[in-house]
Amino acid sequence: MSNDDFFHKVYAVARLIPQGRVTSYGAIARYLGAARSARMVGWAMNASHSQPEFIPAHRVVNRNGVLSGKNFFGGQNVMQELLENEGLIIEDDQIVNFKEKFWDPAKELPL
DNA sequence: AACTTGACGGTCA
DNA sequence: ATGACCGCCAAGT
Repeated sequence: MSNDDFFHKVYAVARLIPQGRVTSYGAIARYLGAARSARMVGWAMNASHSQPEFIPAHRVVNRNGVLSGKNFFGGQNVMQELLENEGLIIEDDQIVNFKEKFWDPAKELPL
């Protein structure tokens, strides 16, 4: 799998995350076969800014439901506001009821 | 070329 | 439950 393919797939999955739901970097990495580590998914998100299409990167958090990448959204509370606009509740940079809001591509997506 | 740094995650003490 | 450690791999220095 080439590097560009990996990026493309990460973006494709990210765009499939339903509004008001979230997933984790590791979940996406697993869905893609775990060929690449979760760090690479985060790295892809970092590059999602310069992507022509909009990537809902704010719906991707770490496995604890923490907004680990909020500093990459310009302001420090932009990511939180985006999520709250979708009906999610953030408390202390962490998603409340994360377990229920979690959306696992490997589980929710067709093969 | 070598070393450090992460939008991470699983394991173990 | 908390924290240290380690594997991961591209980028930056």
